[in-house]
Amino acid sequence: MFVNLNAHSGSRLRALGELGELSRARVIPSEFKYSKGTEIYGEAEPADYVYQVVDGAVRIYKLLSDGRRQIGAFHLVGDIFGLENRAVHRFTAEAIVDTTVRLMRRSSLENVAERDAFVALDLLTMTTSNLQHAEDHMLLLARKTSLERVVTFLLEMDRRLTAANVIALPMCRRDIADYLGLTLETVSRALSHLRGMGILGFLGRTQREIVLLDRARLAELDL
Amino acid sequence: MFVNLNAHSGSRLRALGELGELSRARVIPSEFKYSKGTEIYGEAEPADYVYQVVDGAVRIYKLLSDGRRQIGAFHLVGDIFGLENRAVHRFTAEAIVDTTVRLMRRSSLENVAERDAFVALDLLTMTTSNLQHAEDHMLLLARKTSLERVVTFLLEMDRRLTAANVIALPMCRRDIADYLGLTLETVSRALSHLRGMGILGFLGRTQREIVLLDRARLAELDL
DNA sequence: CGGTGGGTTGAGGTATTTCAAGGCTCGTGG
DNA sequence: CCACGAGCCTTGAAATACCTCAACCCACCG
Repeated sequence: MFVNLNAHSGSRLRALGELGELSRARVIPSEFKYSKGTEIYGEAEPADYVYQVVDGAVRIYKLLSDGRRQIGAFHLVGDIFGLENRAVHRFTAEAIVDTTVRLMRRSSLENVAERDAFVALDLLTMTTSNLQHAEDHMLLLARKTSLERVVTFLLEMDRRLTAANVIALPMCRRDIADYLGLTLETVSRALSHLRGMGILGFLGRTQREIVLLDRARLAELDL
Repeated sequence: MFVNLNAHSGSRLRALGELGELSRARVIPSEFKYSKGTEIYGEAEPADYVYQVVDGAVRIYKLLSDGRRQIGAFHLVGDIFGLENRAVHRFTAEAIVDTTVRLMRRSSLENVAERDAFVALDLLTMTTSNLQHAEDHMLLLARKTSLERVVTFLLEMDRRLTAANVIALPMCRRDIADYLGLTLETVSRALSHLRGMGILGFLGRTQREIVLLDRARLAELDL
């Protein structure tokens, strides 16, 4: 059987363990801080490092030539990102808030992976996890309505970062919109609509803390 | 460095070579035929086999509970598909036309991959290739106009199956629409529009043979 | 305190979908 | 051999979901 780091939220934390172990033998992963809004790496730049979020949050995105932006994923605490097996990055990565990452050289990882099939399979598992996310997201982008997209997004964030019943989003409405293939106004309207339905509420000065009043009804809206 | 089966169209053929070699030692890949429209495997079914298209074409798709469909990819001659590293398939696969596939047991592949890091890296390369396609497709689905989507689709098909300047599409308009997140009418209108611009023409009784009159101008429309 | 960076809400515009009709090709059966 | 229906494609007209543009609010900060 394939080594199973176990699907989603779980996998990344365990994968961290794995990466940590690898590195123990060969490299000491170093930490680095990026302040809000700064670029960690750019699309098409050489992919020399692999990163793990220690604290904060990261968005990775692609741009069309005229500036339209598509956020491919958000990386939260524990997530590993920037792992490519070609020489260059396929996305730009930016810190959404002040963020600390742990990083290790790609080449070290490659050296180990060439010798140890299980390590290579771990990399495969991580890549598959990303692939599965992308596949699910394609379905969302191609076929879901704006309300359904926002619902799916909230459930994803709930699963990945909720403390109790409050989802403390690190990203702004525009980021959410660019992740979901919508405009920020449409996202805002969908959230207001869900609030109007009594499914969620907002908290805090900023509207980024979302209270899940009725997770069951929210889940019903997710197809 | 990672073993490089070399990115897209090329990779799959070479990967075939690799798979062939693996199997020579352990299993004899057998062939199987599926007639037009029949299911090869279903979403969430156990993933016991890995397939390669010998002749014909395959679509893989997901459905929402109410029947909305999203085609994640088309697999053409030479392509390997059905490779999962979890136990179940994440898509349904169907033959678009009468199709011959070569198949091998997943378990054989796994056994080899656990012993040979290079084989595991080959699997990683194939998975990464799928991931890259999915990432590009997300951008298309999230941010491109209907015309841009159709243009990108035509260029993809041109790259993957053109003989001379004629693209002989195996799939119907509805399949294209479900791949691009549009309706079949919108796809048809976009194609008519491109014909009106003198960029392409139709051939044959059916409208599935597309003549590329001006590839350069078509490529200009792809952002 | 004024400015800036979010966020919400409204009104109007538009790209795409939906609904509907019609054409062409092919296979089948009278 | 022709008629007929099924499948697929195109095209038009109307409906609509989402976008665009604009105003406004609020919190934060120099």
